[in-house]
Amino acid sequence: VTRERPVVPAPVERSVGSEREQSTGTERVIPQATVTRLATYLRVLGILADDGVLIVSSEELANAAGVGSAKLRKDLSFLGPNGVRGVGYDVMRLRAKIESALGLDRGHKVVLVGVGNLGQALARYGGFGRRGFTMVGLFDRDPDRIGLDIDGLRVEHVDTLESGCRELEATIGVIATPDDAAQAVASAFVAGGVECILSFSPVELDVPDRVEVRRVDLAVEMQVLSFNSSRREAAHGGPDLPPTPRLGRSRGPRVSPGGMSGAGVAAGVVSSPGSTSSNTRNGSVIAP
Amino acid sequence: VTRERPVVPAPVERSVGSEREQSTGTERVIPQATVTRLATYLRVLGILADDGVLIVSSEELANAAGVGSAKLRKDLSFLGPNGVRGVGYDVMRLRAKIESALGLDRGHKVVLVGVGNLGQALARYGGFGRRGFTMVGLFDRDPDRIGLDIDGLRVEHVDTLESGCRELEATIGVIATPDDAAQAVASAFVAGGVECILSFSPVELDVPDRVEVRRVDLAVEMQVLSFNSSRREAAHGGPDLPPTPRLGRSRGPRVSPGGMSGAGVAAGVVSSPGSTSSNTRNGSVIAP
DNA sequence: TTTTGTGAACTCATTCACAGCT
DNA sequence: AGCTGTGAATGAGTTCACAAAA
Repeated sequence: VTRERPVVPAPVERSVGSEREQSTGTERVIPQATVTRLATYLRVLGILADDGVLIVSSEELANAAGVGSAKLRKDLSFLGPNGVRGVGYDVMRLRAKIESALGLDRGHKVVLVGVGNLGQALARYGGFGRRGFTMVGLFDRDPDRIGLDIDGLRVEHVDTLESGCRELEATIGVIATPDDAAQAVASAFVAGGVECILSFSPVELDVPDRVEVRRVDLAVEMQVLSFNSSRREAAHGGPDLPPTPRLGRSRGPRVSPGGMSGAGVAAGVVSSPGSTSSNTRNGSVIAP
Repeated sequence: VTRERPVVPAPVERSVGSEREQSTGTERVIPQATVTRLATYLRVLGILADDGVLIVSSEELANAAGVGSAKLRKDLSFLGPNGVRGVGYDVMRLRAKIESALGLDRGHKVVLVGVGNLGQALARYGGFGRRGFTMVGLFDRDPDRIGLDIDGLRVEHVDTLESGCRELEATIGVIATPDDAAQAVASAFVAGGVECILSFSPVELDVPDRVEVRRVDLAVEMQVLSFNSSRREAAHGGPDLPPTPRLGRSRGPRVSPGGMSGAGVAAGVVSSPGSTSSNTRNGSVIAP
């Protein structure tokens, strides 16, 4: 891990195919699974940067993110050439590139509906600002909550949601309401021009095809956990599981020596030691 | 959708292969992706049962859950024979079978650490009880919160976490603390015998391989959303995307004709219309 | 020599289409 | 007639192993 020595040769951006591709920052197609992990890499890179780390190898970065180094390199390769062979990746440059690929440089504006416990937790969550998101509006149905001030934002009535979204130019809507309100809120979002929705309600939302919904369902998470625990237990007296001497996953040196400051934001990586072979990592969250 | 007529012939449980397999309820291997969706089916079945629905076809159930009917049937097939050909699935029976396969019938005991906004939202979340989980312990570091009573549980000091886990026989631990406490809490869980951890902190936890960690990271969710929104936008004026006449994904008839009262459940379907091919469904929730 | 970037092999997951039961 | 269960085909995602670059 190299530190505090300024400049590094930039990777040669010799474009590969036809030249019309440079119009958008994003060149190749980038699989969904990769996108999810890019967000994780970004978080780790942030920590490294805070620590003053300038260069990092795929092995180090991969360990810190909890994935294999080959997978990491493959993931990054979708963004074009990033590193310098024999050296590693420039932390700052890589960070910027991922942010750009993820579209985080366009300052997304977020509107949240439902200011209960969960909603407040989200509203106060500091991680947003640092990640290119700005919370611009809070809404609720309960009269007792209207007018509340949370981190400098006033809670508005949900009846004004549609017009509010339009005026605020929101690009992302978050649903943290009780289940029975979720569909109505989603519809209002759509009517207000929001095309990306993050929902914490388990109900399946009915929206036009152009709108993307990501669902985060706590019960599902717990149930998956439950299943894996059952299976592991069933397997432990089982037939032929290998001696399982596989050493702990922290093979390389632990990354951040001092710091580990900053806020979090991470992905849905998981490791279930499957009954048989290696650990199955499972990207993503909230899905149908 | 058949209602209110009691009995239905039970599917013939003619076991297929060798007979030693009936020891555990779970016969085949069940892919991760399927496990995640089983949890979703379970939720929908619960709603149907509440409505008094007795029999449901794969097509109906699939629409209500937002997946294709073929996928649903394949998923269920991993649990053995469930339905009756020419008829459909017995709602109660199927529900019981999924619960058993997921290990929800063993009454998991959940311990939660970090009683801030998020933690309280989780602690009060009613969904747990109905799903075979019981919240048995709450812990925090902040002296002001120790002794608080939340839904009949007293908040204890986190120093007593390890022994608490052991006494309470917790099987699932939830981390809803600030990031800097996450690793210590995870270690205490492990020391206390907990082998399944659900973490809302983005930090990569260092735990033994036998322990399963699922992480739910808000920022990652938002970033994925951001990416997809960017790409969709980039594609709409794009070079040579095919005429995209591909018909909407709801090929079958819309679900709820008359009934389907009670709670929501809609057929929406998540997914982003990828620039190129089909819709990428992405399992899980608050997930990875 | 070190470390990236990537084709090629492989494993996991989804979709198709139809045989098999009721 | 109708609907489930599943092999076989396709596609997505991961791992391997090595050539190319610094």
